[in-house]
Amino acid sequence: MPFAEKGKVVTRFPPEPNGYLHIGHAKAAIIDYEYARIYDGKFILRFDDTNPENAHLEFYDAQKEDLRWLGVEWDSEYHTSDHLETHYKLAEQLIKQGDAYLCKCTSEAIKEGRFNAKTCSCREDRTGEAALDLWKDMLASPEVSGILRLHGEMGSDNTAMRDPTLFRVIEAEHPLTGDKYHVWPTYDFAGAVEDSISGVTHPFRTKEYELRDPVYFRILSLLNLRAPHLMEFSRLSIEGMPVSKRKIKPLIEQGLVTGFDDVRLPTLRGLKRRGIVPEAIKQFVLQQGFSKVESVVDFSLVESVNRKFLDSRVKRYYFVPNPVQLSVDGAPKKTAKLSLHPDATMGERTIHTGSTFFVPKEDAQKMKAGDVFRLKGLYNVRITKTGDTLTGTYAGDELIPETAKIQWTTDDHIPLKIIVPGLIFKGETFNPDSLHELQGYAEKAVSGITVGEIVQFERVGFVRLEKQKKDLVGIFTHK
RNA sequence: GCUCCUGUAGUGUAGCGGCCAAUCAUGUCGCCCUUUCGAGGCGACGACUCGGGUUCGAAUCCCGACAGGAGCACCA
Repeated sequence: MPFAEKGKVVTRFPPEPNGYLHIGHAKAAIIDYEYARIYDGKFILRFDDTNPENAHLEFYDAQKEDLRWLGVEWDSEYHTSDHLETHYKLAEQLIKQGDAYLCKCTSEAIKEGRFNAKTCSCREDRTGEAALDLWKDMLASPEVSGILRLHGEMGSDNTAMRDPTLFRVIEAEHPLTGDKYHVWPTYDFAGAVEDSISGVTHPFRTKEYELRDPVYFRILSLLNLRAPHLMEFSRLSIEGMPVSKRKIKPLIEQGLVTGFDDVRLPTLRGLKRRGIVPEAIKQFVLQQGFSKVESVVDFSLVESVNRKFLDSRVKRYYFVPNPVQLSVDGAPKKTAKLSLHPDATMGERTIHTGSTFFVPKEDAQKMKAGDVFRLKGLYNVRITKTGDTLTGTYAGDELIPETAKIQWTTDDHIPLKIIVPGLIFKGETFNPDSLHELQGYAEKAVSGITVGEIVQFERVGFVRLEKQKKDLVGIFTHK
């Protein structure tokens, strides 16, 4: 990283407290956090709450909770709204210097002026002393309309430089400052000023702000404030998983998803419910690196990283999807002790078996009379009759190589529903077929699993268990 | 429309003038291992968008085309 000195790097993650964090935020937060760590520096969490219409109290804490879950730790935290008085002072300085003016035009007129690179009369009329008076009126009363604009370059090719707005009046109640303030800085002003005065050396932001870099540096230079080393990276998008509130909100309103923690969503809460562990998100993000290349990643990349974390630390159980009954003639009564993990020592569970079993339909359909298979971890069975139910005979305990080993349950089982999430979007439209269900029987021991735990159902996949109403249900993580 | 950014295997990345007939991961296929269709091991497959230029030498620098993304908010 350029200009980075060990011990002197300061980064920051500046979310707006207007919703739950998603994988895109995670990318930013992890990069900020990791760079601070690599360089032995500091990492600041800053809430960019400069629009009281967007900021909501619940999200300050929700976002912190999500960050902690991710394993991101910050050295200090504050709100941009804490510093409004400072922002006002700096604004006044700009006005006095003649570098900002008060514009009274309508937003349509401003838009048009900007599009056509035409200045408005406010630029001459309401600058210097005249602007200062108006600015003070504005601060004093929300009745006074107008915005503070930077004296930029209306002829610039870069439209962001065509006198960007620095402050505007928003009367809404702010979750932290209430009705104390009604003049709020825009992102351009607040972001630049905060990065500088809070000592940030390396602020990262996503590529869509690139055109605003000159605005950022212009503001700081006019204010004679230190300019940090701004850097940009591309947004992270996952195929079929929208990240924007613009797309998710309608789904919630129409009841197409259960909420921001819907298991099909790439919100941190959705991913958590689905059984994606924070370490996997972190490794996935780091693997992506932070280039400026636009990329649309397939969710399977997340899954494969996650699988490796889960495999070594998750217990194994049997779940029989679409169960078919199997009666075994001459079945010996057994007390099977089955290991909870093939190589780690996680203990075992005990199952008493009689002559009735259940096996997956998918396997049952492939069986013919005379076939021999193994009830995994138990003994062999020779099929004698197929049909709606299976009949077989006990065929010995010895392990026969090359025979199918099939998971099973006895009649002492619990019914379990597993929800299988799919891609919630196909191209630009909602995929109504994005949620499937798998019904089956789980071995009895599953009822004793802690809610929220992730297990592997052998030959089925990884599943996170949760309580919905009174029922235990599984969420399919991945194979 | 104008402006800016980006363009390496199916996907994501490393490389940023010679060490690159291009790294790693994922994927697919094959073999080994394993009482899971998981994990692990080994191997194979597969890419520098195109056209000019600079240079003894270009994936790497320059120009152009094309493609993708972004901005043109009193939202961040």
